[in-house]
Amino acid sequence: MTNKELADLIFPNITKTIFDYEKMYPERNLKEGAKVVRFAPSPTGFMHIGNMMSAVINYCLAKASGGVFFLRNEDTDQARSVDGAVDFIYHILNYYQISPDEYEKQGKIVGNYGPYIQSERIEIYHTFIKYLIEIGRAYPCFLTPEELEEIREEQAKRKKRIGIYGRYAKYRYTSNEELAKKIQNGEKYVIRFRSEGDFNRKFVFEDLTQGKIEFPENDIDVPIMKSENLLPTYHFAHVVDDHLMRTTHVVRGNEWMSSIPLHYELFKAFGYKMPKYIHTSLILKKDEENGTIRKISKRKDPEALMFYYEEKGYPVPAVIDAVLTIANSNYEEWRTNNPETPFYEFPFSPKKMSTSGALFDLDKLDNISKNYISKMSAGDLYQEYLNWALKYNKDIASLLEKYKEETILFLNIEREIKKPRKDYENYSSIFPKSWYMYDEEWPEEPNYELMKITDKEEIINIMEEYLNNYYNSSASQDEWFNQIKTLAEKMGYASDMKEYKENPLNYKGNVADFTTVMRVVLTTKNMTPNLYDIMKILGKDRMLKRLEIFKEKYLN
RNA sequence: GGCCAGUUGGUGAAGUGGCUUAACACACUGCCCUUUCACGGCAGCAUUCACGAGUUCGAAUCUCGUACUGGUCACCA
Repeated sequence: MTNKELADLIFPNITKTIFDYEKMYPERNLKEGAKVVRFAPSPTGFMHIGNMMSAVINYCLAKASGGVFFLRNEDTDQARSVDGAVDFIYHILNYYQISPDEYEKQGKIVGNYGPYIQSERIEIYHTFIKYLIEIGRAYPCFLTPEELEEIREEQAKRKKRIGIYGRYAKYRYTSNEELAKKIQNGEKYVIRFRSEGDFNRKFVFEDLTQGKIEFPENDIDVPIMKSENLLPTYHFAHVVDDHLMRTTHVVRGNEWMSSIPLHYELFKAFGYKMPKYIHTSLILKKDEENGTIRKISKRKDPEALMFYYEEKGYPVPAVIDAVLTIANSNYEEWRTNNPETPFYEFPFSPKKMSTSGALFDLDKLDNISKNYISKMSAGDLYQEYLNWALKYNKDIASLLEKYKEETILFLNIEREIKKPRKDYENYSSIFPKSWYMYDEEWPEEPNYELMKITDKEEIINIMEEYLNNYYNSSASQDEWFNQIKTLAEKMGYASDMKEYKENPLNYKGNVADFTTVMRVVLTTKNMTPNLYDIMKILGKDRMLKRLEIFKEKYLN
């Protein structure tokens, strides 16, 4: 029985050849140096920060070179697929504006190299597997899970390499007749690649990030088609898809590095040129419990999943900047020199990628984000803040809508100047620092963060005196502060800090203690933006009301 | 256990044989400025690049060995 006959027996309905597909998906007509890249997640989990990094790098590579960025859905593991994972990928790509040029969504294919969903490419894979069987580079294998387990145990016990190779690859030596008979008997099988490699021979592979690496050749007869759903394994699909889709650069996690010998041989078996590879470092995390460094975990680290950043309300460009800062060591410098340039114009260099894993630093993200938010106009910030609240906190959203003008005034304090305040790292952190501006948010019994002056009678005295006899809503900031200093002096508080420092015992306190009292009565907090502006927004009546609240708490 | 890679401060890192008594950014600490906070300014934070040996006039940078860390060894991607 010939290989051809065996191949026909296994794939009777496959009539096309690999050469037909070669013609269907010709070389892309792109300008010199244009990169064809892909984001190829598998919907077995929700998109995480590592996926994000890969997507962003791909996008940069494609945009900067005038190439193509396509999305391929690697859904060959249908048992583990998670509901909503695909939708979430589209949501995130859209949210961060890293949309693919080619993709397939709800039955609609955009691009000439689809389908872009692997489960819809089964005929293509079968054609390529059939070809491999015909040329003697693949065969059906009937090893049962129990037999495989036995082999593994034996290999472990004898300290041999694990895997189906050499004499362990039982069915590579079985005659086609016998194989055919088993198939006709309905026995379950997978299709294995017939390796011709020699583990003792080495070859050199060049990764764009890591440089030249020497590997032993692959000699393992790896499964290329599964028995249950007849779908290809990742390795096989990678070779077929990235060849047919004419991918020039594969960006993938470092965990794939060790599959290179296999991929190398698979491409060689078809006579195809391998794409270039950029193996990205893993994103790590310091474990809070035992202090060890480990791979970031979707289960233990909320920030691993892309939900996190959206829920917290980190601005889109801040997250992208943070990701690129980890991905490429010279990104930060570039960003400093090109503050307004879109991220995808960054000339990403695989060589500048770290080869060891990096800890994802939320402090760094916060810093990038604070800077970013500080540069937004009050109006823009209000809009983003509202958009976030509409989705994640309806109560805040309705407050923001009701008090739009006032909120913008508040957000504008010490903003839209050369050195703006940097106190919000994300939209969810605004409300805890501004709730006191909304009358209805005041609790029955406020928790006043009093500092040096704690005598309630004295505090009430200061407030009444100030509000009734000094406050003037049309005063400039200087006039305002002079009035406060005058009153402070009159009540026994030093208005001049230097003088106070020299003779502290001559005074009850200083003007800073004095203003802190006002700040706390009006906002409950001892840390707020500029008090002058806050008073202006509140106005005299509301300030008097807040004094009443204070009195109520302490005088009854 | 096999194969592959990595190891520069709390974090991300620059650095590819002399310009390094190791950039920059974040974090942290102190001081100054100051109505609080923030901003800003100044200063501090690795006498040393996992360890050992070698090459060299000279090594974080090259070689070898050791240790440790990570990845991988599925009909998962």
